[in-house]
Amino acid sequence: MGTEKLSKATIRDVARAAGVSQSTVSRVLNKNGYVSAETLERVMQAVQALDYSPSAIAVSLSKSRSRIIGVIVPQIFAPFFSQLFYIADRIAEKYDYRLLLCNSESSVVRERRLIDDLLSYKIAALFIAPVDGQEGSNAAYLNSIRLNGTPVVCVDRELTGIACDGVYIDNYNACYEVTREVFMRGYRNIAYLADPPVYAPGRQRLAAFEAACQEFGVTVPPENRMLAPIEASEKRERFLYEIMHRETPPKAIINFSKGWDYGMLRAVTSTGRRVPNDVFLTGLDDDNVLRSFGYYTDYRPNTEEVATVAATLLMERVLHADEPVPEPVRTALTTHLTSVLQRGTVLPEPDVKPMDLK
Amino acid sequence: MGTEKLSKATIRDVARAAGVSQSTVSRVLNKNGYVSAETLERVMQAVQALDYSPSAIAVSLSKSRSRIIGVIVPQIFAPFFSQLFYIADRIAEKYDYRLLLCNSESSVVRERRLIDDLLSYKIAALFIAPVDGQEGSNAAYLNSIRLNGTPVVCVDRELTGIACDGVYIDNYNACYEVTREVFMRGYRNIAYLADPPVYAPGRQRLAAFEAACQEFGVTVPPENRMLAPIEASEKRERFLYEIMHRETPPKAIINFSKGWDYGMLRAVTSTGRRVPNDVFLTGLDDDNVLRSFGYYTDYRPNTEEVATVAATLLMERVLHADEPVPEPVRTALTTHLTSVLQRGTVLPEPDVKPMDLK
DNA sequence: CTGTTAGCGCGTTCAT
DNA sequence: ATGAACGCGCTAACAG
Repeated sequence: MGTEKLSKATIRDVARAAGVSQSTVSRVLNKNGYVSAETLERVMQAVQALDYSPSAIAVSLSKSRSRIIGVIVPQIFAPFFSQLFYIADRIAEKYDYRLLLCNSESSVVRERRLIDDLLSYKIAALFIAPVDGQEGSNAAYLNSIRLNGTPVVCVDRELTGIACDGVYIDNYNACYEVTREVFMRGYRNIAYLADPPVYAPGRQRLAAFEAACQEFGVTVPPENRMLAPIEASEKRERFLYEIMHRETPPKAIINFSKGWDYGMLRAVTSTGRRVPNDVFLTGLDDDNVLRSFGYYTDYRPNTEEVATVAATLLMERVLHADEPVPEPVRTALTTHLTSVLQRGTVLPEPDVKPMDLK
Repeated sequence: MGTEKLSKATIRDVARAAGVSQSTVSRVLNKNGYVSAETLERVMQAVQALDYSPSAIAVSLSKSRSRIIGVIVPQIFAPFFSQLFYIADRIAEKYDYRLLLCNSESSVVRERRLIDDLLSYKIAALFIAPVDGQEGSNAAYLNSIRLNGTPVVCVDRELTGIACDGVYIDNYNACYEVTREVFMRGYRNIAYLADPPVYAPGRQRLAAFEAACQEFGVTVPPENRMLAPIEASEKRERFLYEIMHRETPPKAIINFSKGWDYGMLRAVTSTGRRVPNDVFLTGLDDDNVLRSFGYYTDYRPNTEEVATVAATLLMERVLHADEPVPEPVRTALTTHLTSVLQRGTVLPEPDVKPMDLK
């Protein structure tokens, strides 16, 4: 009841109500400087009475730093990134930081614009899953930002020439283990599907695949390989259609193309083949789809771990932003293969005698 | 080369460099007020030379409004919400607005805190998928915020007592159509799985289900119904396990519980039943899982449409925020049933002769 | 057309 | 222990 204020109370209103100066109120609120118990009490009362809460904008301007952390991902709706964001938010919230989220759409120039815009908000830090296009990357720019005092933590993709904190995946090991498992299960007539090995992750994956092939003495002929970017989904689908209609279709398909588990699944099932009865599929399983089929063998980037490690490092940097810029820390998480078969799941007949999966 | 400035240039630096006053620079940048062509040129030069860009924080403080739109969703990693956010971002970006995203974790009190925090950032508007818990909701608070001049657009859940713009789903119609289709396909021995009808959406879904049952003269006995919240996943799983092990298990399961398509799928397949060969499943299909099985019959909230309509309305409000608060607009999108069978998909035998699916 | 001035709301010396 | 005064960077009257 009474006089409803439409405009929010300011620190000055509180000061007036408590009969003190603004600085005293500020001291009370920020718990710094000396304030007598009595004054403190009066101020608190006024704060309560006026339902005062400071303006984040004004605080930011005055301190030249906001409590906003800029986040840039290619596309938030990709499960990996929305998970990543979620976990980062859970962690940042503990320290009362908020996340300003942007989609770079995998465009280097757009990413650059977003970075600039975020910077104009005096962000406390930048959390980015950077774009690594054929046009290059913003690695140098990110480096300079970090040097200028704004912490930068990268995830997912390791840019060449980057000198910022980063948390990445050990692609090689994960993909090696997946391929190995397929061979251990006794499959030899297999197909390989992945992005072209133009960027680091793609190269690592292919290398891991070939290392495993060599180790098992298996040769996967060119007509069983499809290296096409995810944009070329039609090409991929034709490939799957073709191999699935052969006299002896592959017993297993290894898919190392991020975000394409669905695509593969749909394409394969649409040819009339059953999964996994007729064909054993492996994938990066970004979207947990394979496990819905009662089994999975995936290179799991373990989103949760990546996110937790990265976000923790991020907050670490934010909280120590006043200290001299530390050496960048690079972490490569070794992901372990998760392979689970639910009771009763039927798999294709192996081509050779399977080995013991330890 | 030369003097590298570590601290960004301010409007004053530009003014000095151009030999004019700050206000002139401001006029040029904001394209308001009269400025001679010559002065304009000089200012632009200075801007270029100093690589000047305004501080979003300072602008916000000065105008008591930021170009940040607050977004609150229960959990961003749910596909519906991350899609929603993505589309909203695409639209907001056209007008150069950014989205500050928060997770309410389906907690009313947490949501309240987030709202307050966002408000302290002088957000241009609030875009929210509000929580409707048994503890109540923030409907009244949202109403007051809107009345105080900050546009509020709600999505997904319609709060009782809300008086803000909102874009919702016509649950009733969608669920009615799904149930109808199951009956049209000739299934009579069916199971029903949903949240308890405590909130509006749940009540609408159940009502739609029962209306369709009545229309087809079908009685679904209590032992074929499971109304449990999604938290009670064990209870749900036991239910599915039980019905799937009966002598004559249900031919179809209607699942109107958001985000539980996976759960249902997994639970059912783990009993050894094949999908859709042994049992026809329907779901809200938030995560596109059912269609991976070569068929789908879903009540599709059509995320894209909801998001587009809502975000467009949102921007509309933001752009006219100076005008008197308009009447709230409530939109209920009628979702149409999408039902597709891929070639070669085998479905369970109908209990009665199917009717023509028009 | 352009410069001066006064805020926007708060943190932070520097005196007292 | 507390208050006055300045600055953060920019916009918006108000003069001229």
